[in-house]
Amino acid sequence: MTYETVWTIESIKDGFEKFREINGRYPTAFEIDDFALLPSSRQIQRRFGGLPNLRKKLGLSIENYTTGDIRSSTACRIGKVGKNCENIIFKLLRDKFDEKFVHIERPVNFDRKNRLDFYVFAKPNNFCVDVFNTDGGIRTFIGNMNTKERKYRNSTVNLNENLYFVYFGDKIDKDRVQLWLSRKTTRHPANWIILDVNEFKVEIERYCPYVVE
DNA sequence: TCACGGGAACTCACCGTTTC
DNA sequence: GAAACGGTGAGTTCCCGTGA
Repeated sequence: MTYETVWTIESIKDGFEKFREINGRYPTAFEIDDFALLPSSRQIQRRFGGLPNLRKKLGLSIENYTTGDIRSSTACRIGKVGKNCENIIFKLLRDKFDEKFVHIERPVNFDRKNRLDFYVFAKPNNFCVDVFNTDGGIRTFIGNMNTKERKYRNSTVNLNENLYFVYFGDKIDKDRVQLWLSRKTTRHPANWIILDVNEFKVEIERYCPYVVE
């Protein structure tokens, strides 16, 4: 698409139908951005008052993905996938450091609102782990990281231990992550480390478990 | 029962690019 | 320079699962 293209309700509807022919459903905001036959979701927000409004104008069967049965099934899936990711990391930590030295859902600074997925007692230093899934790609990754950043920055006292953000999913381009980090207006503390699950497996080899006498 | 975390979807704000 | 548009970080909304 070039800048002189004038997007009409008809041309956008054609794009939506083309997407449905290929994928069997209508696109979400991110998918709209990635589909050549549609304008950006940002453009839709400006010209049509948001995606739900546009879907209404187009007469689509689904106007909003954030409510109703669609949202319910999505939330259900999120819960299961997230739990599965946590279980994988827990088994990894338990096998290396012993269950007694792996705290699950540990409150940050006694603040029950904010909890670490795992806090591990190890030598030479204890460390923290936050696990998340990124099946939605780099945008999901960035969105989740921003949410977690607010959570940990809002904690009353800074964590001194290394805090590992461990992500699942194979759609994340490492260079894209570095680009995002370099462009961020608010830099992460030096002890925040972002790794995929395989890198994390290597990383924990730097630590030694405590031994119960 | 209620509060909260988690992640997807979405909107907003800001800035840069392209075209005329 | 104005208008149209894209990219992206930040913030909000939504709903389920979980634990106090």
